[in-house]
Amino acid sequence: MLPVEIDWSKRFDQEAFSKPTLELAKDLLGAFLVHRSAEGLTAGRIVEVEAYLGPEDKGSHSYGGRITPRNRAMFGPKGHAYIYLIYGMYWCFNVVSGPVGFPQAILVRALDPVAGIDLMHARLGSAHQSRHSLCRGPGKLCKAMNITGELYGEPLWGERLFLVPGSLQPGEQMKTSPRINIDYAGEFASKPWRFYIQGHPAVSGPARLRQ
DNA sequence: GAGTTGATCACT
DNA sequence: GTGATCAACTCT
Repeated sequence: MLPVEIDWSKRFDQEAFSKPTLELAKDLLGAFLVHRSAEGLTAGRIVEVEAYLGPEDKGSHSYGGRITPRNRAMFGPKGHAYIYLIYGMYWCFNVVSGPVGFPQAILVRALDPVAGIDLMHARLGSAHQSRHSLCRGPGKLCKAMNITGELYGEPLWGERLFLVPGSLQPGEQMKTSPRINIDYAGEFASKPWRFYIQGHPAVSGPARLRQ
């Protein structure tokens, strides 16, 4: 059913998160995010991410270099989970990047579900969601994967939450665009720091932002 | 275009 | 400490 096999033995170790953030973001495209929860295992192939580049970036929660209870994970070591609640309802999952004290992160915006699909359906509460819509959008993928604040700061090379390398398949192409929903970020709103697999049915946003 | 609520910030 | 404003979203 899947176009690729996941080699579970080759997960990202902490060293694999050492690249510059924009490079790491491209590495994450095509990789697999896996969560082993008490209810069961869910996993998805990453098809859309956004990079947030630290104190200079007006779109970033670390803008201005302020450390708060919410964003402190961004200032910590690379390869940990930065998870926050948005609009009082939705969790969003990020991979912390950059050295300690350089608060950068990569928001995972969409996955192509590859394991635990029945569990995802159950968590979303509707039997009528198509597979590609289950993890389309940062809030939905956290709900489908049961990623919450409970995993805040979790290292991403452990047993609960981890990443497995994966690359683009023949015929797939990476595209960039401005990031979504950061209109307040001034000149940074137009930086091309969103990366996605062109035309993939699990990518979020309006049609023009998926092609 | 509206809903919905924790986090943040500008004030005491 | 208190109240006002905001928000890296989702569904209609």
